This record gives sequence, structure tokens and C-alpha cells, in this order.
Amino acid sequence: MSQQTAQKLKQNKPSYHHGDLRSTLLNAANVLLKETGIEGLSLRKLADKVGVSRTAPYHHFKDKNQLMCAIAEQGFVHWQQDAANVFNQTGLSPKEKYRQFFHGYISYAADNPELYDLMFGRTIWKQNSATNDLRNAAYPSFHHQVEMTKKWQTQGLMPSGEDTLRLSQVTWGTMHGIARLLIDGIYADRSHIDEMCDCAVNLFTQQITPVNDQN
Amino acid sequence: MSQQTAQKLKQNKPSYHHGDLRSTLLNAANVLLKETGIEGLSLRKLADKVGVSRTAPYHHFKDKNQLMCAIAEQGFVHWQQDAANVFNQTGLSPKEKYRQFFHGYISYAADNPELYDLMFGRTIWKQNSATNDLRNAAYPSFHHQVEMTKKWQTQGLMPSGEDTLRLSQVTWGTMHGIARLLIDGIYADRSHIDEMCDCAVNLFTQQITPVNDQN
DNA sequence: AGCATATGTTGACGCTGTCAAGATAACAAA
DNA sequence: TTTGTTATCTTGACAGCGTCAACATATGCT
Repeated sequence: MSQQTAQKLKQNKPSYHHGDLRSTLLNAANVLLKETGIEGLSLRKLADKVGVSRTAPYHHFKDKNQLMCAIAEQGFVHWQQDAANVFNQTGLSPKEKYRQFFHGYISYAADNPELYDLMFGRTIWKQNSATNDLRNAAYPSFHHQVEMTKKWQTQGLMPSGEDTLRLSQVTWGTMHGIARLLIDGIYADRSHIDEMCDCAVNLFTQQITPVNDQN
Repeated sequence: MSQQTAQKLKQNKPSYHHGDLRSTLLNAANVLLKETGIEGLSLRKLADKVGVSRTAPYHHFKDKNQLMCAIAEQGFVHWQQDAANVFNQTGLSPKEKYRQFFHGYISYAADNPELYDLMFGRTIWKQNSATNDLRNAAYPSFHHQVEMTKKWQTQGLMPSGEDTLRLSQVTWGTMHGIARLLIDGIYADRSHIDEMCDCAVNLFTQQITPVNDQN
């Protein structure tokens, strides 16, 4: 960042060049997304909100699609941090950790419904419209979950007879499905959702004798 | 239907009044939906395809939303027939019937991805935009599944310790999640999906001694 | 100082959903 | 049969959208 740009940021002087438009757009887009959903997210409203002309964003994002991919990319970064916090907790039984992971997933979706819709919705993923940057941010999150599933299998929490990848995919599919039922308005009642999660956790895990209960 | 209208349908005479526009629109909308998806479904394209003016559909559907609800409503009717065919099969073990139900659900979504997206997507259900007619067509399908779950519990296929409604919701959530992963382009590989379904079926069902294996 | 480049602007195009106002045909009552 | 009501279909118009082209301005390197 140039000295003059930094100066402008402090003094809040309006000028022809914005100086930090890209990140400003991203922040405003997150707010606009939360307020209006994907359907209501428009480049023109966004530009207006930031105070630039309609086509200014095109110098920072090739497309509306690229803007949305960038928002989702940020979402994946934050999301992975949330998930890591759960995984890194100590003093929890494997089942309790699995339970918290499950509920945490749903909570993230419930707390950021529009962002979740963007991150895991067809708007971005269908038709190969996902950016490489987005893929690079999204894929590791899932790989991490596969590793945890493998661990849960060796701990005896999840059935070792099933393929690790499939098991992980089914867990994800179930969380994703429940999350979508909630945020898409098919199931409005959050308390039902919580009980559904507990029921799913019970089905996916088996009783284990606490032998190797450290992690 | 008046005599003249019936005549027109046979003779295919063009006239000012179409005579059967509502159902013609619905059929064309189904085709257009399959071709272009929800995003590409526009009233103007639809009217053009049918050969009427842009605003003609407004005399049969108050909204674009009402049109979409009507399409989805048709989808639920057909879908329930498909599901009933599975449920009414004889000579299958409970687990095999459950397996077919599960795979059938995914197959319906895979074979009609855009219709499924409309039927179970936020476009229709968020913000209470679903028509009463649509609700009346959709809700019974789920109630039927709850009844089947209850039966599966008494048959010992599914754990009787869990609440029937929650169990049914989790099954639905899992099927829905897997279906969405597939049709939204997050998982492109269909063979993976099939193995995921089998894995889920294994997790949700328990081994039972074949005592009451008739239905 | 001068020039290339990055960044911002206005204008325009075609697409969308939807309302208003007018045209036409179908139908019911006199 | 004629007349009037109603259902249906038409064109015109408006605001909103994504996006391209052409132009303006500031930044930064040579």
C-alpha cells in the first residue's frame, strides 16, 4: 500500500481513486449478502453502497461469479478455523467431540444462512464456475474431516467396517442435508434441528468402551 | 371445455384465445426448466416458446412464484407415485425395501435435477412463498415416510429407542443432503453417490433376525 | 517529464418481472 | 338475436439487472 493511499484511509479524503476498493467491496458484499441473500445480491446495489459507479467493481472482479467465489473463499477460511477449534479441544470423549462437530456445522449454517448458501450452493459449484482459489480453500476442509473420521474409526466410535471416505461423505451429506432443510425454510424450527442432530449422532456412532479416551 | 375449444385443439387453428393455455404453459415450463434450470426459467422465454405474448401467463398465474409452485406441485404428485411403487412392492425384506427407497429418492433427484431443485429448494420455500396447494401436495409425502419409519422400527430394522419423527427426519435429511451434493455439482461422480447411499443404509439399519419378513 | 498502466466514470444493450390500458373473443341474460 | 359482462390476450412502459465499450483520471515507472 502506498503512503498516499494509507494517508487517504486515515484522513477519509474523497478522491477519484478509492485506494482499497477490492476489500471494501468484499466487506460490503458480505453485509449485503447477509441482508438480502444471494438473490438480492447485485453488483449495482453493491457499488452504490460503497459509493462507486456500477462498473467500478469490474476492475477488481472479472464477473459477478468471481466476486461470489471470493466471498465464499473467505467463508471457507473462517469456517475451517471454527472447525479446527472444535477438533483441537481437549478433555472431550470422542463421541462428545463428534457431537460438537456435528452441532457446530449446523450452527455455522444457521448463524450464516446466506453465506452457507453461497459456499455450498449450486450458484457457485454447478457448471464448473468455481474459481481455483475457491477450490483450494474448500477442499482442505473436507480432507481434514476425512482424517478425523479415520481417527474416529480407530477409536471405535465409528464402524471400522465401512470405507473411511464413504463414512465421511455420509456424515457430511447428513449435516449438509439438515443444514439445508433449515436454511431453505423447509424446517423452520431450530429445536427440531437440534434433536435431529443428536439422533443422527446416535445412529452414526456406536457405544465404545473407554479405553483410549484421550483425544 | 367448450365445444369450440375442443374443436380448435383438434384442428389446431390459431386464434386470439388459446383455449388451454394454463396446462400448455405448465408443460412447456417443465421442458424449459429441464433445459435451463431455475436460473434460466423466465416467463418471457416461456411465453415465447408457447407462442403468446409476454403477459399472457399472468392471466393464469398471479406470479412467477405461483407458476413455479404449480410446477413443483405436479412434481410432488409424480414423486409420491414413484415412492408408492417402492413401498407397495412385495417379496422384499425390510432392509432391501429401505435400500430401494433410499436409492429411489436419489435416483429421482439425479434424473430430474432441476425439478428437484425447484421442489426442495429455497426458491419456493423460503419466506413463506409456497402456495397452499403446493403444501397440500408436499406434506402427505413426508407423512407417508414417517408411517413407513414407524413400521421399520416395529420390524426391528431401525432402532426403536429413537423417536420416530426424528428418525424419519434424519433419513430424509441424509437423502436430501446427498441428493443436493450430487445435483449442485459438488459431487459429480454418480458411482460415489451409490456407495454413499449403501453406507448410509448400513448405518441407519441394524441386523434383524428374519421373523416378520412379509412386508 | 513523459508515458504506460491501473482504476474510475458514463452510456448503451439486451435481458428480466410486472403493471396499466386497450383489444378481442366467449358467454350469459334479455 | 342482441346486448352487456367477463375472461383472455395484446402492446407499451418502467425499473432493475449484468456487462461491454469508450472515455477520464490518477498512479507509478523510466
